Amino acid sequence: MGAVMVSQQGAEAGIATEETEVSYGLLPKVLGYHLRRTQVAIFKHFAHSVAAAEDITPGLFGMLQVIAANPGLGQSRLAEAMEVDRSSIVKVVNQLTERGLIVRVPSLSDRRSYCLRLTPEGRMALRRMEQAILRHEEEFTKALSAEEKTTLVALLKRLYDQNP
Amino acid sequence: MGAVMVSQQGAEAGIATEETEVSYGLLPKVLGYHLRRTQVAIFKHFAHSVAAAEDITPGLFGMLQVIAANPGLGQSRLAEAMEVDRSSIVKVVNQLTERGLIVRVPSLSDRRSYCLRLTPEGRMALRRMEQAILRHEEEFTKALSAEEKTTLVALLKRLYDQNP
DNA sequence: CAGGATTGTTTACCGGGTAAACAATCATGT
DNA sequence: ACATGATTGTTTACCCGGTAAACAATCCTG
Repeated sequence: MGAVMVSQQGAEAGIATEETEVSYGLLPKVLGYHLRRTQVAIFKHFAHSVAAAEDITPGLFGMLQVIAANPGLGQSRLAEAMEVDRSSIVKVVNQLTERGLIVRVPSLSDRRSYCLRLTPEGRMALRRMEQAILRHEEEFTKALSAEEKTTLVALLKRLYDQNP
Repeated sequence: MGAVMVSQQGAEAGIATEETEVSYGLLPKVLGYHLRRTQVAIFKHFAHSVAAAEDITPGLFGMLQVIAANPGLGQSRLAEAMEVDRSSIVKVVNQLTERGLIVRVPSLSDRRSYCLRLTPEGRMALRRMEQAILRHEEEFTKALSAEEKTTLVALLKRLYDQNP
């Protein structure tokens, strides 16, 4: 058993082409590798649980969340809060307004800028999304104890806080 | 101090538009949020330290790593090891061959498929990249003790192992 | 006022990923 | 022996999220 050769003379053009597991080299020693895999996994889980029901993405939810927490926020402020280019915000705000979740209120004190706010439907939708997302995370992290979750978050936070 | 209003009548079209910090709502309670921020941070750090010197991306390095660890691997096998579509592999393998790091050796036992292997230059380049990446990770995680790094990796691994 | 900064927007672009089709080749059942 | 079906690499067209550069309108400040 193990290392079952697939070609006749056992050497394809060298060594590999087995039926056995593929090796990942030093990848398992690389933190970035585990971060990426975790993020891919949580994204898929999100798509299967949250997105199927609420038609939202992690990014859009984030935007909604900070708009909700900062009523009247301007797009440039939102952009820097999200650490993204101003031009990226435009599409997002368009999507969200087209779906009736937020609204662009012209600023009274600055005729260049808009104040973003949730619509009543936006508030309702956001509440539903929050429930769905909390359930999704609960499910995704069900292998971890409460303490483990908090230490995980704490470790991550220390990493990105110390690397601005 | 604090909550310095920027507009004359203190109410833009509601409440916000302060000079104060923007709130992130429940985002800090969401694991996915911290994961994403960490990954953005490590990616930037990678770009500034590794990519500047070696002209590589995390994705390309991963490919090189598993090709090196599985000499003679076929593209389809590589695709499933990387959990990515076969068609995505083509561009990557093209880039890597154009740069002289790997080579497509026609399989002897299956005229449809190629066996991927590193060139001598590929091996040298990979060794340099490994050094650069290990330094980069060392630097990025310098705020964590050795134990904390291993528990972090262990927690992440448990998450994506339990969520296939 | 003039000059410079800021705001939202458009356009063009890039990177990485998918989905669908395709020709060449293999594998298998009858 | 041969038809059928699966597999391999590839191309093409697409989508998504993001950047960079330019732009008109507006603000701010000397």
